[in-house]
This record gives sequence, structure tokens and C-alpha cells, in this order.
Amino acid sequence: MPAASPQPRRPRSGSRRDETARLAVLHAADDLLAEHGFGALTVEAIARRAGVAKQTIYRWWPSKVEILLDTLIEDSDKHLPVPTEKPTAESIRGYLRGFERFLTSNPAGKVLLALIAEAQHDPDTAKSFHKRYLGPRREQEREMFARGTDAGEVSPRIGPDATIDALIGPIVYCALTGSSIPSGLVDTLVEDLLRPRSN
Amino acid sequence: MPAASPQPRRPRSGSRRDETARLAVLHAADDLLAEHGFGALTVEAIARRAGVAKQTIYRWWPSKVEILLDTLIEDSDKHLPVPTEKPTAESIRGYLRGFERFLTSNPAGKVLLALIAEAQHDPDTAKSFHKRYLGPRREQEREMFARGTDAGEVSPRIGPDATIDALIGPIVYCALTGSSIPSGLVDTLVEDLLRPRSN
Amino acid sequence: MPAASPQPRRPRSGSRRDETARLAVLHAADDLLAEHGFGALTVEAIARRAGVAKQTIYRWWPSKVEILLDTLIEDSDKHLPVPTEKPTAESIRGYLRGFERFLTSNPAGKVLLALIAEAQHDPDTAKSFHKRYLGPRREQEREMFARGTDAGEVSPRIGPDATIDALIGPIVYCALTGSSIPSGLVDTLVEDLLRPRSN
Amino acid sequence: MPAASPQPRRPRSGSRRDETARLAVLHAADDLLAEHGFGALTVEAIARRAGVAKQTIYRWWPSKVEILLDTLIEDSDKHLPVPTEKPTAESIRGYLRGFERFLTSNPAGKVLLALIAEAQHDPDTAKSFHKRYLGPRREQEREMFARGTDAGEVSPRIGPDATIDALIGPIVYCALTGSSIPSGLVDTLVEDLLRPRSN
DNA sequence: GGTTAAGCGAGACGGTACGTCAAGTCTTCCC
DNA sequence: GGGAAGACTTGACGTACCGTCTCGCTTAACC
Repeated sequence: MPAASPQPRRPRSGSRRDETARLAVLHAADDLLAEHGFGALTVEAIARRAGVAKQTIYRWWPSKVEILLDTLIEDSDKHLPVPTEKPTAESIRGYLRGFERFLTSNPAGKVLLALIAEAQHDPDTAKSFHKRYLGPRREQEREMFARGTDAGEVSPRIGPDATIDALIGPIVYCALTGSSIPSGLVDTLVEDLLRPRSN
Repeated sequence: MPAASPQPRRPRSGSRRDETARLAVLHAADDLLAEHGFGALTVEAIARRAGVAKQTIYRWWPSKVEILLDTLIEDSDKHLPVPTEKPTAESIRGYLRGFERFLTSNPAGKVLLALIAEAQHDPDTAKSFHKRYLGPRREQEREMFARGTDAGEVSPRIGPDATIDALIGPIVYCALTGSSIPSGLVDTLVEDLLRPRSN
Repeated sequence: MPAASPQPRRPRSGSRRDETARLAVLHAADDLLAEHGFGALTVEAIARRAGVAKQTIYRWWPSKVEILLDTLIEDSDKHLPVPTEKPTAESIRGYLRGFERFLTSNPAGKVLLALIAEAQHDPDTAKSFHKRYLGPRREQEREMFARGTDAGEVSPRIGPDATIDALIGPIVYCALTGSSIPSGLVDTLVEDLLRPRSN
Repeated sequence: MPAASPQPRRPRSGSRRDETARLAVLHAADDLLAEHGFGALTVEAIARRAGVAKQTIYRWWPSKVEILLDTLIEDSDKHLPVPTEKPTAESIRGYLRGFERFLTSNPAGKVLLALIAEAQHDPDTAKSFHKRYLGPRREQEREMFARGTDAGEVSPRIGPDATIDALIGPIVYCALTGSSIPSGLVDTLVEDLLRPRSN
């Protein structure tokens, strides 16, 4: 899952990439972020913690941000899949609840917040973050809404992107400001935005 | 306005603080953030740009974050006052529109985004950011809503904090992800959340 | 004595250079060379041994070679002055004996050998070594011979540079190859080259 | 001509050593030294230039110094043989002239200088350099002088080693310092040291 | 009106981490 | 089994900022 080589190259000879080292780096980065915050997340610390040489990290990842992106994508796909089959208002609400839990309770949620943050500081991070995470995920979410709309399950009052921003935005914002997501917020938004007003 | 001295000290003798230097630092920080991003915002660069000794910065600000907070608070009060007089649904919508413009068009908006970001990386920043900016502003916003509710102008369907998060969240989220705020989003949210459903 | 500033700059303000640090670096370099050889002479090791930050070394010396040059020049001037007053064949022989002892017994002699060696590997070293050490010293030696010749004390059979090379060369060569200087070598050369053949 | 195997070994089975690779490495090392100096002479560069795997180099040579020694010994035997037959003062002078030319004009001369230099930096190099080059050559030179003395061709005023050092030393010293060998130096030394004074 | 304490520009200092490079070892595959 | 390819650990490189410190000058209140 190196950032630089979507399809891992197949050298005719020579050693293959050490999968143990790859996982050690990913977990070390994850753990350090969770334990000591992004400030302590230096490449040298990751290398130390992973029991890996610094050079091994630089060989495979252009920056620590790409390491975090790798872990985020793996964890995100695993713990927070976008519901694709028969999406109902209910399953969408479930997805948002899952997102809420992912951000507040899962260590991997911290990774997402850290990447949103780092994207503000560094244009390269922003670019890569969009290309590898935000873009693909938004695409899946758009599809989810499209299917739900086609099936008549939901009738969004505004465009799909606007709807997603309106639903996701408050959750992310609360997580970023460290405040708990007010109960009822998600339910109310789902109800208001996905169902046509009856009047 | 220094973060470190709530009650400005009164030396018995000696020079008073150099206002020119203070403003030079504030503007240098602002300019550097706008021009080269948070990554280039080092204390040494600020000092260089401001034509000021590094020590002068450390004498008055405990960190570069506090410099940004100072500029943010000044700009925020100046360009984005919370409407306190007779708040109507219309004036609230105007406030949100102003917020949208502040984040996307005003250089000072970058400062807010940078601080939200940095708060993810550093707990001290988070603390100070809440205490000096988010907290007071949220308090004013709560009052605004309370007055509007008392006057019967608005009838929020959910609690004041939840309402604010639901309105502010998407705007901030779009700004953070660099996407433009979908037209209609603010209007729809204001309509849905501040007016009771007629059914 | 910093290599970079022949006439030490006099900043109008700011701290002056820390003489303690300067000496610590010089001695650390000297000691490391003597103890572990040029191979162990890294900037990081010098900094460690001197109890000094690496940047402090880079601030004042462009490379570790210049550090060695500084120590060599100081030690050389101190322990191996070129005899300037009334040079006789005897005093010249004494100078060569002193040179022999300097190269074989004095730790500073190792510095000279190391610089001769490093000059073979790196053109910049060669340049600096000639400009700061070999050139000036050769100039002094030429003057010494000229005075001796004028006073009729010595009558070199070949030109001054050739004479010096013929006298110094074997001593340096023996030191470089680690062999002891054969007894009688210096005496014979002085006798042969500085006195006219009587036939 | 690897350091470890004077006579190419005859393995009972398996491939023999690739002579092409051996020569490619030797020439690559030689060329790189001549073109870019000792500083650019890394094992990786040699491997790259020779079109050979790094491991192939490490399999046959313990260090890059041994590579250089191999080339030096070959070139030295080829271009600068010690005159063994009927050595006269004249043939010895010719040998010294040849040595002078070897050092200043022949690319292989750079190898000798580089090895003398590297021997100052690293004890292992010094040891190997003496054992494989300096020692054997000195032995041949001693024999040359002994034959000449026995035949009455030359009458050294000082011991053989001292004489050789006195003759070789200045030439090497001038080459090391990059200065041209003064004309007349060699002639005068040969005349003075190899012929008895007539008085 | 001289004293004196603070502010200030300048910059040296001990540090930490950066991202790069080469060294030397080890592993895998191909011939 | 030799050799090409190349991943791995190690450690030094030279740079950028960090936050602290000391220096000598300027400035303004106080006596």
C-alpha cells in the first residue's frame, strides 16, 4: 500500500518489500499519534518505535502524511464502509452514527482529524488527502445517495454534495472542536434533509 | 492584547512596549500565513519579516499560536460581529453568509482554519483557542439565539448548541476541505432548523 | 582564528563568540584525531566530545578540515617556529630536527599528516591547506634560506624551493609511510645541499 | 588479482569467477578516481559504473582500498619496473625520472597518492598498503642498490633505506603538495648521494 | 537632569528533527 | 553457485528552527 506505487512493482530479482516492516511502521505511526499527538509524530520516532531504519521509511513513503493516509484508508475501509446495498434513510443514519463513533471513539478517527488539520498547513498534504481519501469516499457517498434517491427511499431537498456536507460537516466540526456531538443533531438533520417536507 | 498579560504591567521606569513592533509582528504573521501557509510560519521568519528580534516576540507571546489568536480576535470582532440587536432569521442568515465570506475570501479566515488545524496537533493550542476564541464567540451566538427565540423570531427545533453546530459545521467543513460552499445549503438549513415544521 | 573571518567581525550588538566553545572544539578535534584517527573525526563526534552543538561548529567553520587547520597553525607557530634570526647551517639543521620531532612525537604532527592526506582526496582541502599553511610557511622558509645565503652562512647548490623540498620531503615521506627517519639522513642532506662541494 | 587469491581458485563445481566483472570493477575504480577524485569513489559508484552488483564487489574485495591496490600493483609492475639488470647510476636516475613521470602524468600515479593518503586515515589501509605495495617494492629497490654497490657502480654515502627515502621522498612530497618537481633536484641528489665526495 | 530599569535588535548557544547519502549485510531470483 | 537486483540497518551529513541567553544601545519615568 505504498503511496508511490499503486501497483507494486515486480522486480525480476532482488528482495521483495518486507511486509513486517511495512506493518510495523503503520502501527507505530498510529500508536504514536494516539498516545502523544501529532506533535510527537516525527519520522525518527516512528522509526524508533517500529524498530525500523529511518531510511526504510523514506524508501517507501515520501512523508509521514502518506503513512497516516495508508493507515486511514485501511482502517476506514474496514470499520466504516459506505453502505452500498439498498440504502435507506435508516442505513444512511446508521452510516452517520458509525462516522460519529469512528471520529470520537476509534483511534483511527484521530488520524482523520490529524490529516484534515495537516492539510490546512501543507498544500501537498491537502492534495494527496483529497486524491487518496476525500475524493474516493465522496464518490462512494454520492453513489449511495443516488441509489437511495432512485429507489425512492430518500428525497434530498438539496443537491447530493450539499446534503453530504450538511450531514458530515457538523459531525466533523464537533470532533474538531472537541465538543461532543449533541444528541438529536444527526436524527434531525437526516429527517429534515432526506425527507420532503409534507407541506 | 498580549495573551500573557491580562493586566498590563506598569513598570516603574523604563520603556513601554513598542506598539510599532507589536503591529509589525501581527502583520508579518498574517502575511506569512497568507503567502506561504502555516508551514512557513516560523518564529524566526516572523521576526525576520517584521524586522524584529526573536526575543521581542518571545517576550510578549508564549508561542506563534498566540500571535495568530491575537490577529484572529481583532479581525473577527471587526469583520464578523455577532448580531446582538433584534436578531431575526434574516439577520442570522446574514451572519452565516458573512461567516462564509470571512472563511473563503478574507485572509483572516485562513487564520481561523489554521488555528482549528493546529488545535488538533497541540493540546495547548486547543486549550487557548477555546478559551480565547471559540468559547466567547459561542457564548455570544448562544445569546443571539436566545434573544431571537424569546422574541419569537426563531423557533429552533433542537438545542442552541446543536443548532449552531449544524449551521456552522458545514461551512467550516467545506472551507477545511477547500470545496466551495454549495449554494442553497445555508438557506435550507436556516429554514429547516430555525422555523418549526408546519405539519 | 575562525577560518571564515580573517579579521574577526565586530558586531555592534549581540553576544560575542564563546571562546570556551572555540577551544573545546579545537581540542576535541585534536584529541579525537590522536586517539582514533581521521576516520573517527566526524563533526558529530567533535560536537559530542566538545560538549557543543553541531550548529555551533558549522557557524564558525565551513568544514572539519578548517578546524584542523586552525589547530595546526596554532601548534605549528608555537612548537615549530621558523628560525628567522641569523640562520646558520646549524640552526637550519635544528629546525629540521624539530620538524622531525614534530611529525613523529607531537600529536599535532598527526594533524599535518592528516591534512596532507585529506588534500589528496578533496580539492577544497588542498586549496585551503596551501593558502593557510603550506604557502605562508614556505615563504618563511624561503626567507630563512635567503638570509642565510646573504650572510654567507649557507651556499645552496640548487634553488631555494628545490633545497627545501629535498630536505623536507624525505622527513615527510618517512612520517607518511610510518617508518622512522634513518639517522644521518638529515645531517648528510644538510651537509651536501647547503655547503658547496670543495672539489 | 583479488587481494585474497593470488592464483585464481579452482572451485570443484559451480561457476568460476567472472573475469569480465573483475576487470570492469578495476577499470571503473581507476576511471572514477581519475575523473572525480577519491571523494567520488564510492562502492556504489564503482558498481554502477562497472555494471556490476555491489555484492559482487564485496564478495571479492574487502574494501575499495584493495581494489585500488590491485590496479596500482598491476600498473606499477607494468609501467614502472625496478631495474634489476646491471644497475648503474644512470639507470637509477632513469628509474627516478620514471617515478616522477608516473606520479605526475600517469593516471595510475593518482592511485598511489590516494593510497598514501588513505593510509593516513585508516590503519587497515596502511597495513595492507605496506604489505602489498610499499614493502615488496622497497625490497626490490634495496636489491637494486645492493647490486649496484657490489658492482662498484654506486657508492652510497648512507644506508640503502636512507638513500631511497632521500631520493624518493622529495618526489613524492612534491607530488603530494601539487607542486612541480624542481629541475635539477633529482640529478643533484643522485650525484650527491650515490657518488662518494672526492675530497 | 542624572539615574535606572525596561524594551529592543542582534545573534550565539545547546538542542531536535529534517531528508539524503553511502556503507556493508542479507535475501531472492535468474542463469 | 556466481551474479544482478535491491531491501535492510546504521550512522554521518549539513540545514532549519526551536527557545534561552547575553550584549550594548535606546528610551522614558522617577527622583
